[in-house]
Amino acid sequence: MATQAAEPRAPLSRERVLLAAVSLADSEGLGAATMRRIAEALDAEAMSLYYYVANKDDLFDGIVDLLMAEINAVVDRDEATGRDWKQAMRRRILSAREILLRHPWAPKVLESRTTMRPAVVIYHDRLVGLMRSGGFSNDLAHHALHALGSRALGFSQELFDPNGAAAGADDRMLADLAEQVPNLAGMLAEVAHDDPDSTLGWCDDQSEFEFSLDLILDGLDRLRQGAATS
Amino acid sequence: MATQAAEPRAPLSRERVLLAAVSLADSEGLGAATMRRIAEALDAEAMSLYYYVANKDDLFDGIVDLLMAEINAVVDRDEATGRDWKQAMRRRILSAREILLRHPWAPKVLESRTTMRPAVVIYHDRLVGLMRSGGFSNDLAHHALHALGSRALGFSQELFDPNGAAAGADDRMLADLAEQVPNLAGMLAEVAHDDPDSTLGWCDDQSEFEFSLDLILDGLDRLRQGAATS
DNA sequence: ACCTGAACACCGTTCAAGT
DNA sequence: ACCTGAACACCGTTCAAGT
Repeated sequence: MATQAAEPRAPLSRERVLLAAVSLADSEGLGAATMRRIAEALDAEAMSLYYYVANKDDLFDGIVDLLMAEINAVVDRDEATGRDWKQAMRRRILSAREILLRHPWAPKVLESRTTMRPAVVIYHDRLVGLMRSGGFSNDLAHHALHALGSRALGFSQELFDPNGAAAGADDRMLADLAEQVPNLAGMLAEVAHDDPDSTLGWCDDQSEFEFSLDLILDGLDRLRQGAATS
Repeated sequence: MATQAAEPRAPLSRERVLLAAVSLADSEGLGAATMRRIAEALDAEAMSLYYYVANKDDLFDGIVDLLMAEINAVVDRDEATGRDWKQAMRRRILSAREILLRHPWAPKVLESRTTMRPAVVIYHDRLVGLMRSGGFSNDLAHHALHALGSRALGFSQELFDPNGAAAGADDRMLADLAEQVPNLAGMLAEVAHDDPDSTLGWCDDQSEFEFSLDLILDGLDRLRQGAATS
């Protein structure tokens, strides 16, 4: 009775550390995923994490691996079909996007990686395989990866957010702005951007994402056909 | 002789603070632009900066304003011409890119802004104006902004860097990777990506950027014509 | 092998105080 | 009006020490 049995706690592991970080980022944003907060969620001390991750960069690498494993699993399942390259590519990219939409921090983390994550390489390798089987030259497949950029993984950085533009602006400011940017003001008035739930935090609605993706895929298809003809 | 005249120092100002921050980011990277380091460069204390910027976010806002003012100045000069929308748009975007290439930190800072910077809005307004004068409907111009995304400002986030892939990898690792990603390995072997100076730090070479930009502009042009016909 | 306490060098930021 | 010293709450990370 003098020695009280300590609460037994599940032992740490690299996976538990990574999952705790993901969980924190999901619920409170990427900024909440600090070593100290992650450790706290695991009922441990910050220094303990360093037994499982080399440093913060390694932690984010691990998170990317987790994310990409999920995406690649979907792609592999799709692999069976893959006759029409354009439809298959579209399907894969939109599947990847669905997963990203559940993790708003994903684009920022993916972009922050300077090292080459094997799972990311594998994802793109499968895209190239799909294009090659669809009649792409290696050269065009290479151009295609560049043209898609981050869109290949299901997101695109938007610098312009008509939905968020009005946030915190009163009528006077909006009127002033309309004078200074008549083209945009007219455009937005006509387009009536009434799709309020853009889940990635940018004005990057599903339909706009698909419009842009199709524009690129169609352009690539034309180039592919042109090369085959000539 | 007892009281030694203190070295007179140029008084601070918001502009001097912003310029010092830009200078630090240019030379030592964005991470070097801390309040303490900026103040040090100005021969002042970190707390003095708060007289000219509300906080770090406000500082980055100011930097974006500086950058965009430079870009908009170029665009305004171009405004005189602007007959063929496609050529004018291409020229503007590549001009913006030239300026961004001198500031490797610019994409990250631009993406980090959540608030709407007027100068960024104005830049896009002029793009819309150009498209409208070129026969775009408001709806297509709106799609176009989404399709271009960050490319409208002259950069695109690349998640895939064939040049950097080999960094820190020995032959054994590369051989293993080639087995796991045969499509990519074959593609890269054929394309022979021997353009070593990608200035933005991604595999985002000028020619690849232009290829993607033209792919999108051509696609938009076709849609514009299609709409005009129907 | 696994975890931690104490400590270090950094952050951004506040606030009362100096000139 | 302009600038600063001292202090606070937070980082990531190291290292020697505990079990």
